[in-house]
Amino acid sequence: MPSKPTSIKEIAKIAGVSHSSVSRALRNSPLVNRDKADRIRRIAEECGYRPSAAARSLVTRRSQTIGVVVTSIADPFVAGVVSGIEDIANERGFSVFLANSGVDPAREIRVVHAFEERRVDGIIVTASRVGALYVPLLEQMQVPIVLLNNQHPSQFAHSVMIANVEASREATRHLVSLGHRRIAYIGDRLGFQSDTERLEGFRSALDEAGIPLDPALVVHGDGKPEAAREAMAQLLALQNQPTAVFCYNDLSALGAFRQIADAGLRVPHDISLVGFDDLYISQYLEPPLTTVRQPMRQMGNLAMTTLLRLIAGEGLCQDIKVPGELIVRRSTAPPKENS
Amino acid sequence: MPSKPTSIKEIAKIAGVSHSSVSRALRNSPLVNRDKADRIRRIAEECGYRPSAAARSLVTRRSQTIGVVVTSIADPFVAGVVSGIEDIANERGFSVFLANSGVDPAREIRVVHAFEERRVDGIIVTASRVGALYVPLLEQMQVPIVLLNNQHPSQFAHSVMIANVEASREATRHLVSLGHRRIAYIGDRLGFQSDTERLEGFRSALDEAGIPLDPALVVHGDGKPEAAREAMAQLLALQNQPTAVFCYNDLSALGAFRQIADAGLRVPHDISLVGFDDLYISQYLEPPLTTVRQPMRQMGNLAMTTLLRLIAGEGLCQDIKVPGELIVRRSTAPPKENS
DNA sequence: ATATGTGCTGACCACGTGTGCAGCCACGGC
DNA sequence: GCCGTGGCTGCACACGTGGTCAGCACATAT
Repeated sequence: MPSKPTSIKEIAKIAGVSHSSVSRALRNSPLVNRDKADRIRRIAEECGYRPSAAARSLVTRRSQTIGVVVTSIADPFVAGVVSGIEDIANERGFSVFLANSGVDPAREIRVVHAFEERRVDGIIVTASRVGALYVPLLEQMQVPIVLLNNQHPSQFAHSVMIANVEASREATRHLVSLGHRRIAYIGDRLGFQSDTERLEGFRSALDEAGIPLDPALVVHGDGKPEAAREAMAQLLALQNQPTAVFCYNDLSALGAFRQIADAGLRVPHDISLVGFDDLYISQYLEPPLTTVRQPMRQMGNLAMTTLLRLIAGEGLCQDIKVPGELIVRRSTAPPKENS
Repeated sequence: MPSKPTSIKEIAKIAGVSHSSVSRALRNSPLVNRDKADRIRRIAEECGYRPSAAARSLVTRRSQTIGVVVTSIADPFVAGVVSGIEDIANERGFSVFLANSGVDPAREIRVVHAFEERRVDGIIVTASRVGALYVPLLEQMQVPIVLLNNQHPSQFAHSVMIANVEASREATRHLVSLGHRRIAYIGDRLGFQSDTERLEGFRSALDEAGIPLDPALVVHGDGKPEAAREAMAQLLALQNQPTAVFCYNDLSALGAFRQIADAGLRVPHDISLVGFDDLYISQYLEPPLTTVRQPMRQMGNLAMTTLLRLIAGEGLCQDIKVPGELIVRRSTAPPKENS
């Protein structure tokens, strides 16, 4: 049975002053006598007083609260980003509402409504897509929004993104420079922004090298291991197998890796593998995965500081692009002699 | 610039009624005329009205909000649990505050204070430990608390835990039944509840089999790959190396695996490896990891439903134990002949 | 002595919602 | 016609906090 928490009034009664004075004392207003203020603060301390955020936000019209929407917190990339968001939020006195939207449209709507009712001061969306339902809903609640690695946002929000094109071009160049010419791409779902961009970088690196793009070598998963595994099976079934595969993300690489091993082939001896994200675990795989590092935590930090600036009313540059970093490990090597 | 959201009063003005009637209509009270109520609801709908949770909770003394404390959301086990919590919360109209406590005591305090000010209806703690500072703080705020895989909680809270002893006993038995006799344990930090219990299960399985416990084969990491890697290095440096290793969790197994591979040895040919958790990725490792499955999502569900019952005022069984499930994959095999 | 500050205080209202209570109207029974 | 009753409605207050404003006591300047 939660007993009623102590309020500002009770402290006022104990101190023998009006509640206004207590309020002022606790907010360090100069409008109250120093000695009295000290005494009030001491009493509040002793009572274990904690101001009610609800009551405060009712009058200040600020909830000191932000909402974070993610497709799935179980995705390690997302978890890294959220961690970075939470760091800054906590430091700046904000609390964060976390909501998984999943792929259920009904749930997306519930989430947005919940955020509206909570009067969050801002929203960060980290999802592989922003559902069509979303956009108008988010637009209509007059709140700053920051998208992270998301659909092209300039329409209605600010954004933090990894430099997909440049990073995947560099990753592909790495494979080319090792001597590979039959290089495949295992993507996310067709049509997602970051997939399109990573494919573009892939394609441009091939162009540079004068390697024609074989459409059979571009296949699509869904950003998770299982679908990537099936996609890899398609590639292995080709008469003319690729000697290297660039994957949309590390989880996809993991699935591809599994399929390669099951087929009795070895990485990188038979097939080189490159991922994207540099998940925490990727350095511990055998062989350790060559990948593009996304500074997940820093990206989260960046999204949160950007949001805070927007909340503070500072209009600033729309889009922030973060460079990726190619991390070469042992899952890539020159192609076998005979291929 | 966030324009003032529409309130119940404005709707009252439009509908030409008092704000009380609007409130009643929206809450489907029978105390208001059906036709009028319909009209009011229609107007509210058109205005895109969303009630203010702050104002409501001020009078109802319920925030429809819970707080979740985790050491690190980037830990995949934690992420799975949080996902399960959020599912139920969302379904039942609760929003969840997520807070990383990390290992910083100052931050732990900030987190608890924030939850107090937000007047959360309940708290779930998923941390490998509950800091000493924590206990009195959490205790004093009169709110139901559920611990998940945590210190022995009977003192001041309810709990959901994996059956550590039984599960790790079974895992160890598996190794014994394969013929291993020199089996090592790589633990979490010494003194943590779940580590102690898993070690106990490990020890009892050896007892059963009449295998004396070699103290040199019990080493400690911190539940993360890097420390486990160092722990594994200690084991490999032994004159009489183990033929199998049971790890506190999958992340530790990952680190151990890395060290084994770097030493030029193979899993399971030279050393068998067992983990704990069954992280999403563990089935995709090469070889796929034998491990104890913790139903992370369901444990999150369970913690949340338990908390909801407590919030509803139902006093119920203190502790819930969830059985683990041994998942045998290819990281375990009989020991080499010559050992 | 009066006017003009200066430093502080408390009464009061507002924020948005929920609810007890009194009161209103219409209708039916006598 | 009177009274009771049922169905509905609005007033008023409460929740806890922040801010505005008038006012008070006292010091200083004139």
